Amino acid sequence: MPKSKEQFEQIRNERIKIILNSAATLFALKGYEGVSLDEVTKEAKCSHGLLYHYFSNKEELYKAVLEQVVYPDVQALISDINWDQKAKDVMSSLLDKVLEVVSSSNDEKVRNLYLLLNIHLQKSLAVVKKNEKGHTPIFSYVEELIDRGKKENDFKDYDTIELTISILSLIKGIAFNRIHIGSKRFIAPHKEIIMGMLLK
Amino acid sequence: MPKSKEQFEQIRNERIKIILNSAATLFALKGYEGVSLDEVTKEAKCSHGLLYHYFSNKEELYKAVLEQVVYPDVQALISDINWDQKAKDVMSSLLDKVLEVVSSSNDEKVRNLYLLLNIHLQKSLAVVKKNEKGHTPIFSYVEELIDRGKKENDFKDYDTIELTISILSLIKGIAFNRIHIGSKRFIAPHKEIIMGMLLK
Amino acid sequence: MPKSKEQFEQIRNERIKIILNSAATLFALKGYEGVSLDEVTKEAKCSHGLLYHYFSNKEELYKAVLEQVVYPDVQALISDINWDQKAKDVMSSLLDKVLEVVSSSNDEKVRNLYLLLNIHLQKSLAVVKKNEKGHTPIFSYVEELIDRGKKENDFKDYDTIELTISILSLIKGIAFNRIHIGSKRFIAPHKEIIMGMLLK
Amino acid sequence: MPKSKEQFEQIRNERIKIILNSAATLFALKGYEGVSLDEVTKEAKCSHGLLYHYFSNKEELYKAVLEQVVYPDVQALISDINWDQKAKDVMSSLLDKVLEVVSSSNDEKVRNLYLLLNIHLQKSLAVVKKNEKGHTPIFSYVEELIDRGKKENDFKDYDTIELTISILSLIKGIAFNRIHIGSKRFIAPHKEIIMGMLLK
DNA sequence: GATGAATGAGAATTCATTCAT
DNA sequence: TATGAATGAATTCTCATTCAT
Repeated sequence: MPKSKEQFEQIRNERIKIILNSAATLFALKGYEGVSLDEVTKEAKCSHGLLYHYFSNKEELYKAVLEQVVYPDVQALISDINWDQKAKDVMSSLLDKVLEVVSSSNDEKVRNLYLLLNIHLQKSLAVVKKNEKGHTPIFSYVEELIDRGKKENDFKDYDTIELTISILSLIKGIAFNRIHIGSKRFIAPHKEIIMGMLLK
Repeated sequence: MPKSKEQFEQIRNERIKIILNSAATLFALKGYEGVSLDEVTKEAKCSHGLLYHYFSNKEELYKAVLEQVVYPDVQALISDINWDQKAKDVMSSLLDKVLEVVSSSNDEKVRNLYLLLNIHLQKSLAVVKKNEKGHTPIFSYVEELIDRGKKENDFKDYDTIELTISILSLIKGIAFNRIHIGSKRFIAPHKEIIMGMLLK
Repeated sequence: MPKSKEQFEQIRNERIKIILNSAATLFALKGYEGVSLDEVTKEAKCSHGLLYHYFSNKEELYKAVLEQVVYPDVQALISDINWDQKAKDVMSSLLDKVLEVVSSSNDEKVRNLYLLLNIHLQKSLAVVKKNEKGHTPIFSYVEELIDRGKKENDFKDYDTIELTISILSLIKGIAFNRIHIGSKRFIAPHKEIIMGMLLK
Repeated sequence: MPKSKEQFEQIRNERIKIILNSAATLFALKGYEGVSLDEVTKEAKCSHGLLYHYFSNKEELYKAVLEQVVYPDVQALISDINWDQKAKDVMSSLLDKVLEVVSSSNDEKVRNLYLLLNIHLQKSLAVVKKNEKGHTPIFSYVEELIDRGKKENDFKDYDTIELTISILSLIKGIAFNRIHIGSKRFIAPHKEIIMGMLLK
């Protein structure tokens, strides 16, 4: 009995998911250059041929990881935050979410968060820069937020980019440590430490 | 009559310095895996053979960069801070130094600072972990400092490791951005942003 | 639809055989150090990549030659000798076989015989020693045989190891000469020359 | 006070001796291809430059080892044997000498004996063949001796080359084992084992 | 006579990518 | 869709050899 179109589609999607997931984990752990596609196929238990069937090369695979795995996941993090509160409350909710992620045992989410913030790193930078206009969503989001917080007179009056880079570097560092230390021994910083950088 | 020992020593040391410097810059810019030794030799204008005459392999080169270039340079940064002040003042002086470095046009110093804080990254992690006992000097230094600051009732009462990781992640992020943006367009965060994380 | 497992297995096995065979010949002729993998790939008409697809490095290739080519072949030599005769007759049959091999134009068999007896040579020594317990089968086989021949009062009453080393050195030397002289001009010694060393 | 010509000459000769000796040991232990000139300089505690000052390349060094170290030493072994006895007695004396060497703790002499008999091996073969006419002295010596022994009706009546190769292979094998086993645990075969191959 | 820095060709090894089925 | 064999260029590493002093 031949499989139906839907069944094929489903198989296909699941395979792609597994590959993307394996790749995401390895990229987060070892960096773009540090990962060989052979490792990816081993982790995903698929052949080289299949990997290249779905992704035309290593760069495309990396971009697919960002677009299909990382961005949606982080988008979800942001999406149910009520943007219409005061900026400091939005930021507070955002940090709640982020800290919840790094404190949880959900390695995938931490990895995605890290990959998002890591975009600017090394080769990844070049890979991404080629087809991105302006900043990653998260960057603009935080930038805008901080801008508003300053106008609302809650945040310190420093240069916005300065503050954005600081906040994001900090979160990236936290995620990085969480990835390399593991959920068991890791202690996430308190929200107040981070908010302390912003609040007057 | 052979060259004198001193002559050899001098030639040797100069060449090693050039190689280490070239390697340091490239490692900071592109990461351990992203750098090929061919690039290093081109940058240092030497042959592969010479590189291997002085460093037995890529890992050893990386370690030598840390030990002979990075650590001493960062040590110098710390060394003339008066440790006998209150912790918050020591921290303040430390941040002054660090921010002075990243605000200056001295790319080497920024690079060294970044490499120091980057040790835990990816392959570097394994390379370094093999022969380090405990933490890098800078880690313990900051840890101890924060501990004292807490006892002196100036710093917030959070977990010390938590605070240390936060501070160092932040500085690393700043150095990272400085490296990739360049001194012209880069704006360093104000010291108060960082101190704000610590101070009550 | 992928190739069937059997198809892959067959392709794989054939290629591996060709590579091992090429390697075996070269190792016998020029020694472990004297052979470059480039020569092996040329002889086997395959790429470097493929060689490394099947063997993780030069050492592994050498070990595979011994385990997959040399040992089975020499085992076959021994296997149909009737062990239940008197030791001197077993030895006689063994020498018949060996001398038949070196007198034949079958270069592969001579080569395998030589490689077996050559194990202790140079780098090969280290390579092999790592994962062998005790002696190569052939050594124990001959040792035991000589021991028995002494008990049966047919062989001279010297130290067994002494006699074993002598016999094996001699056969190795013969195989060595046969390899380097070629079957046309080579004259194998008579069995009696060798038996003369043992018989009372 | 400047050194006299003789003093210079002496220094020179001693240095050359040390280098040749180091090289000889390494060649015997690891084969021509397995030895790097860097190892030789380390063993001889001299610089690359000096090695090349005395020997124009690796091949020349190898040949010099044979000509200046190996041949004279083995020649000495032979020289005080009274050639005017019956062949079997000459052979007996020769074997006495040889077995004395391999049974002694004099590693250098064993090494030289082995190198002599090893000439035909691998690359060494090519190196030596280039400028040798006919066989190495020892080969012709033994050949002639066996021929005579046959005429004197003491030795078996097999092909002379056959017997010569057998005898020399055997001695080489013994020397080889002695080198790799060391003098402590090594047991040399009795002369009778070897004579047994020849005597009627 | 002596040193060791320096070179460059070549050997070992890795890895992205292609291809026949 | 799926496999893994196969390739070749790039990368790491080794080593005989040269050279300035």
